[in-house]
Amino acid sequence: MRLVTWNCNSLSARKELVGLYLDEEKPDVLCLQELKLETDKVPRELFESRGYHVAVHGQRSWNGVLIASKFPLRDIEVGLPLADLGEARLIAATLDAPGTGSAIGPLRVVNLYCPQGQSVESEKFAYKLGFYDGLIAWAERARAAYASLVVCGDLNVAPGDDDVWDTKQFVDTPSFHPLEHQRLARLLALGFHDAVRPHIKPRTFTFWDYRGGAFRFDQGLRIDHVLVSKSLVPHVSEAWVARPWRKKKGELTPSDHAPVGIRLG
DNA sequence: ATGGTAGCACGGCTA
Repeated sequence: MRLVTWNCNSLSARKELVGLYLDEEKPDVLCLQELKLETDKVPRELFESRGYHVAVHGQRSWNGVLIASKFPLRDIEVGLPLADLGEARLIAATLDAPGTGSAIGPLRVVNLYCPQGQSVESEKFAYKLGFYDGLIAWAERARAAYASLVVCGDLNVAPGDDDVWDTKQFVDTPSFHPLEHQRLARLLALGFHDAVRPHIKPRTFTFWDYRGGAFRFDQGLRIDHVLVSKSLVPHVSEAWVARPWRKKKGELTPSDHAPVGIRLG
């Protein structure tokens, strides 16, 4: 089965593009971030008409996360208590994916939109660090409760030098800051592994700013991730960044992020 | 030249 994470940058602006993506790529599970829509404004039929189950944690104007799955979703959990300040940045659900082998069993999928952090001096950066602290505590409990876990989404952190187009541009800057790297390391130390990096070339990016022709010059960051619990690592047979979806499709304008996917089993 | 662009929502914030 194939699982994809994609920061779509507004589901209302990207509705047709997401529909086209579902029709052409047919992922089994699609985790979206930055819906910028209240839960009851999310066009569920976009997914349900194509045979997906949907779990939504929406928010007006900003944030908002969603899981669409060909397999039924249960035990849906939304929000990161205390750490998300009420913003819609986390949704989790369990699914039974047939064809992934009995070794996997029920799969707990966690879809995240981590704060961006604005600038190191800003209170948004402190919020980002606090969000990560809360996430680490939360993930530790999830790790104990579920054997097979996928943590994916826009984590807003580029892990290493090969994950930013120019490290000199990101000195003392959110998305590539030592305090964020510390927290990512603590998250991984709970027993999560970057499922994508072993399958892609260094300097494969997932986000390019709309400004300054960043995509044309490949001035990007790898901040969209799929992490898996240790027992799942041998089942990750493939991973990719769907770079063509960062380009305009006819009249349809792209998100500033590309979809990132893994194949399990 | 602290720029540039996109989305939300209609001035300014967020990314």
